[in-house]
Amino acid sequence: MRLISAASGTEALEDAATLLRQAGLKATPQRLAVLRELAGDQTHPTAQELYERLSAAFPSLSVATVYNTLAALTRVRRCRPLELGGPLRFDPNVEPHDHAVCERCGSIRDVPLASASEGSAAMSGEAARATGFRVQRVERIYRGLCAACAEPPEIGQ
Amino acid sequence: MRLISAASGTEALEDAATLLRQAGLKATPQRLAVLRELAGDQTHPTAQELYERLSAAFPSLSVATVYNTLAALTRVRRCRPLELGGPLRFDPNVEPHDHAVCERCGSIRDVPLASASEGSAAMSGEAARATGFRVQRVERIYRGLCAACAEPPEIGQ
DNA sequence: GTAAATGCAAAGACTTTGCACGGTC
DNA sequence: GACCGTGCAAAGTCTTTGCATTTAC
Repeated sequence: MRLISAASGTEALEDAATLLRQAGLKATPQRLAVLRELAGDQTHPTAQELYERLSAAFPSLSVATVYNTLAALTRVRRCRPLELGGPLRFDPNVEPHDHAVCERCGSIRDVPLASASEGSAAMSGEAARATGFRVQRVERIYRGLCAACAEPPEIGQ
Repeated sequence: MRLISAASGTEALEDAATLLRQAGLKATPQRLAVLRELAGDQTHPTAQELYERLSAAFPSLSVATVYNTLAALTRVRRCRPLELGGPLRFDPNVEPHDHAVCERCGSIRDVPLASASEGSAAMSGEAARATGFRVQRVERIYRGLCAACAEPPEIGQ
């Protein structure tokens, strides 16, 4: 099991700079900031959210740069865009996993794959044969209520 | 098995009008047109696409009305919005099923559920227990290449 | 020094909103 | 006739683009 995205602190920043350079990207302060802000973030922030969080520390930072940076990080597999409706969100976890989206509060949680069979799940043999579709990956979105929103389990109905 | 969305012709239009009224919606020509255009459409069109297709027959039709109509149809379960990235798409098939999205051409195909177990698939017991998430439904998106785009199987690498 | 990245502002795509008019029931 | 729906245009959100300036290497 790798712990890359859980790293933090000065050492992680050094790593980040190195990682960017190894990927052929220049290690600019803006990129390091976005990378640092995104790494370990469990909330799957939007570009706008990242921009707002970083504006304080980088008054000159522009939204365009955040978008550019996220696109670059996506290209080199340091994050992954999530299209769940509404604005694009970014997930620092690039390992295969699914997502649970709360219908009420909109929060998004990573959901580990349950088993090898689920992880590799292509569409049913029949469907694949009928359509000729070549599946490269499956995206699973669980829609429902998060623990907090499902809360009142005894009172009221 | 129901064949509602496959119906077409004059009789279907009568049905459509009745369906709208039964749902508490007024059967306006615009709504009937959108409903007719969407029913049986396998391409999961966007609001813009429907608008363009219908503009010829309804020069006075406005985009806002298409959006309004699709929202109304969604409310009464006559279609279902798909958020797969990019503009919202609409699926006249409201029965549970999955989608295959071609990475190259963007085409979207309905994919029948493979089995009862897959259809009801909640997240793994462990994950559910750990997160307390209450799954209401699962959305599966197969990403890959459609038959046409996967085509050249022998020539060129 | 060179190529790449930034910041700004403008444009673009998509969707929603407000309001006067018109059509359905 | 009452009310819902339509059409228009404007506004709003999200994202991309072009270009001059700055920065990393």
